[in-house]
Amino acid sequence: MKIASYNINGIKARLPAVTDWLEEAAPDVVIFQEIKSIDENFPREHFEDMGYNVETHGQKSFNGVAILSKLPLEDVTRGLANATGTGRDGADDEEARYIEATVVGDHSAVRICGLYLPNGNPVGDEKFAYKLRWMERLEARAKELLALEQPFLMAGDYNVIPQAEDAARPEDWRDDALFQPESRGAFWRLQNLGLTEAFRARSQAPEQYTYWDFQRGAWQRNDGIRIDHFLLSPQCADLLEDCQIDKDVRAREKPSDHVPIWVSLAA
DNA sequence: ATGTCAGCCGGAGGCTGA
Repeated sequence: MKIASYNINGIKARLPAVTDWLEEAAPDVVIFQEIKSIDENFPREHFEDMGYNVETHGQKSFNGVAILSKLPLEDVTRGLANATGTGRDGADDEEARYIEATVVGDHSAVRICGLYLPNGNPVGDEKFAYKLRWMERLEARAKELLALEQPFLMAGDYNVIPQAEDAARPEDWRDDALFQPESRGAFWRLQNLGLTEAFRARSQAPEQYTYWDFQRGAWQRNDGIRIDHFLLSPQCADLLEDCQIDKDVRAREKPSDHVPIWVSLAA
């Protein structure tokens, strides 16, 4: 089972690019971030015609996530439960950043958690505190799912640069929310629960990025960062076959600032 | 190099977010 994640930065502007990539990469499942669309305006039928079941969690103008799957999607939930478990409709969950669904493969069912983590800039602002609270809520959800001892993965745009080697110019990110010790620490805490970061489990290669800013010729200078990640539960990590970044997509016409990343599971 | 892009409102281009 091939599962991809792609921050598309607006479905309206990206439909041709996304369609071309989807036809080539042919993932069984793909999670999108930043669809920047309400559910009613998402081109559901376009993707259904390509053989995908479509579940969206959108909002006007910003954010928005979706799961597309060639296999049936079960038990779809939208939003992230807060750390105290009192509900999914709190003030910290107003933005459309999280969706879950179960995909049943030939051998194993996998719970897919698609996420678009808050950017958090500027540091010191309420936005940074919101990012850290969001990561606490994600950790709480990870603990709930781990207790079930089933295959699951949490994937998407984490807006976290895990280590200095995950940035071409780490010194440029020293004061940025994506590279703060608190942001990175929260990301390590997820892994310390027992989640496996799929890309680094497969490769220690340097200069492996998933995002290049539109500004300052970042792509042309390969001034990128690795911020799109797959975290796998132990039962899911046992199924991991491969994890790769579709870097070439960034060089095409009208690209997103992110590129797809995907895992292949024996599921 | 303040050198980009997308979406919104509103009917141009300024604002927001990234």
